[in-house]
Amino acid sequence: MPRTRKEPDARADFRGKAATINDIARLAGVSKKTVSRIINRSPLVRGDTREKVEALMREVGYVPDPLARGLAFRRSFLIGMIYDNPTAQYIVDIQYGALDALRDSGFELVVHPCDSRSPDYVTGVRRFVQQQKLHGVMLVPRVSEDQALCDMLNEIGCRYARIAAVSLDGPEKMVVTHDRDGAAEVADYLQTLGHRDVAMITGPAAYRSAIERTEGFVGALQRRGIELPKSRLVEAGYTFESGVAAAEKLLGAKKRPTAIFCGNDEMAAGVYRVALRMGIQIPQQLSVVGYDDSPLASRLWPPLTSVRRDTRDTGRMAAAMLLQNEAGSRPLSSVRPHLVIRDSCQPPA
Amino acid sequence: MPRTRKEPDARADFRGKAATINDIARLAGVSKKTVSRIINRSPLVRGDTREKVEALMREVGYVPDPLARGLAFRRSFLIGMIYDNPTAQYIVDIQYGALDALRDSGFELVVHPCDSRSPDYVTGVRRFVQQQKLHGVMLVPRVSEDQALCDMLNEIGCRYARIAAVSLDGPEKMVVTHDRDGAAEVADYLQTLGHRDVAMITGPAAYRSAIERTEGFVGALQRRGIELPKSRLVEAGYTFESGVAAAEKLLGAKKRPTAIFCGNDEMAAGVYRVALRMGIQIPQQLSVVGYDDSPLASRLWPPLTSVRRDTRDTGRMAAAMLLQNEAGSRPLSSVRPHLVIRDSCQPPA
DNA sequence: CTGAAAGCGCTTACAG
DNA sequence: CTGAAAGCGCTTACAG
Repeated sequence: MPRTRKEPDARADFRGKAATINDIARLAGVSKKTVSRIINRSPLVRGDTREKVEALMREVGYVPDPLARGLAFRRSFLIGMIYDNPTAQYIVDIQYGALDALRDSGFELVVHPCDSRSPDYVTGVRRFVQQQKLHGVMLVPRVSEDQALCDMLNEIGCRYARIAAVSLDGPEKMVVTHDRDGAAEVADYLQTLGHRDVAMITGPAAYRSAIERTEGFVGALQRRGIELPKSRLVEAGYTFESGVAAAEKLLGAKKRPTAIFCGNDEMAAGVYRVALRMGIQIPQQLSVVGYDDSPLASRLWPPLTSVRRDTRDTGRMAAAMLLQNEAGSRPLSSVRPHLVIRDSCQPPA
Repeated sequence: MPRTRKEPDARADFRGKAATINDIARLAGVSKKTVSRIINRSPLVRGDTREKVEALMREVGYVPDPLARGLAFRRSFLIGMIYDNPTAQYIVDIQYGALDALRDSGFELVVHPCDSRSPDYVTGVRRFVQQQKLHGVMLVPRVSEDQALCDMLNEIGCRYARIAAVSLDGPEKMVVTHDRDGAAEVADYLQTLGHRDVAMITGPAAYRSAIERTEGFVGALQRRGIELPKSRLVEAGYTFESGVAAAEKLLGAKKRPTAIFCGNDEMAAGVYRVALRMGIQIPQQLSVVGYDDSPLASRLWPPLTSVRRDTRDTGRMAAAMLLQNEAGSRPLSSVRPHLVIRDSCQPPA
């Protein structure tokens, strides 16, 4: 005859049903409320009681049921990751980082891509958050830059962590990636190599990252005495194809720049394509720098010098932020980009 | 004075608390059990009762609480996606496809990367499945090929959908990608172009996809009267670097092949790198074909001919499979690869 | 076809 | 520091 429900097995996790809070309470000879206090790390438990119960929980491999806990708490143990349309590598790196932070926390990551151009995407996110009673959400660029979305989240009382190029909110809600600094480092590097006639292919002005990278680059050049004329600044769409079009404009000019900084690696690949077609040698006749340090950067020839972002750390910080108890006065989370020098630049001819 | 709990508001979803099954039951003048039957699409409800209640649910925007439902069902409304280490684009495409299938189903997708080389990864997956009481899991290559993992899942009664190059399980548990056919199409194409001395850089023999692609290629060549000597088959690791090493071996030989088929695009990029270094022109002196049709394929120059897999469809089928009620005798889910011809091949010189 | 009671495994609110 | 009662929002098991 099988064991009855009322005779819990110490190895209950492996055969039959898993142990519940009632089993633990009975076995430990305390009330379930006391067990609950221990699960929730309440200080209102005597040291020896706590130890006895914790030992028992370990022994039987007891883990509280997130569904039951969620129902009682009116909040699940799920973290949502909301994103629009970044590159695959970026999404995956943020996910890995977030999962690093969530490991052994009892929280899980639920992914939620959306289309921020759709008029009712904010409503869609709200439904998602409310129906799942999410514990919090990670906001990845570009949705992280949408103030209307954050207003909605504040209104419904959903905590969130925004990943963005620059601080847009309270420090307890931001992971700042300082794109301005990464772009400035590129400017310094190119100036040091001796480039004076440089150009930039920027991302869409609707992206905060594009603005920051552009201003960081232009500003740092200025500080070093180089003024970038309007014609040397071409806006593109962060895609390969748009990078090709922008490169054609810049490299087809009567006098072409000696170096081009691209707002991301995809557009840098577009510059490579056009340079190849036009017989312009990289880096001998043209220096190129990207941003992202994606896998593509080392697949190109010559390997592309690019700004690396520690995307996994970024994801880790955003998730960790959502696990913290309440605000407190934590410092701003931030992650610094840095230039990875490969073979796509040299002093101008 | 705010509304009390006991006076539900028709727009309860927007102000204060959301409506519950009790609210619906009271407003509709039926028991909560009847509402429950409607939620669960039980046929044991009279048509007019059903319509009345459904109209009311729509009106107040009622959605049953997945936490409460999960607790009562002893099973959550979460689908797990378990994967080891494929490329970022592949993971993201599977996720998008899965989310297509889950949209408006009330189910959500929880991601769970793991390291299948770690000795206790199966235990880790079991903990994940049992603690979250997952409704089912999607198994992506290479974990999808691990019979020990599937045995464990069967043992604990967790439904799963395996994505693999070939059928490894009952049809209600498989999404088959027919890599053999994709590879055969490459062989036919190269033979038609006139190539006789061809080579292949294969993925690791520990991957089912690598075996299928190799056998499909070799077999189709044989059927067309071309026998591939052992020396023309080089095993590599599905990475860029391993592709470089394999290409060096093949292209450094006294007599080099006129065409190389690579088990994936990353390794094809490695062939491009070596060809460039050795001054071998693609496609004039060497034809190259990849597998995956990743974004990389069109970033390379000349654009790479490659086998496309409909990864998003694959993810969609796997998730849809998990939502289906019970087995029944469904046909095998399968997705067909096909060759995308670009500019990396031509007849041999 | 419909419903009243008990229960899923936790926490909150209250009492001591 | 500890506990008994009620409740979170659903479903199951039983009855009619």
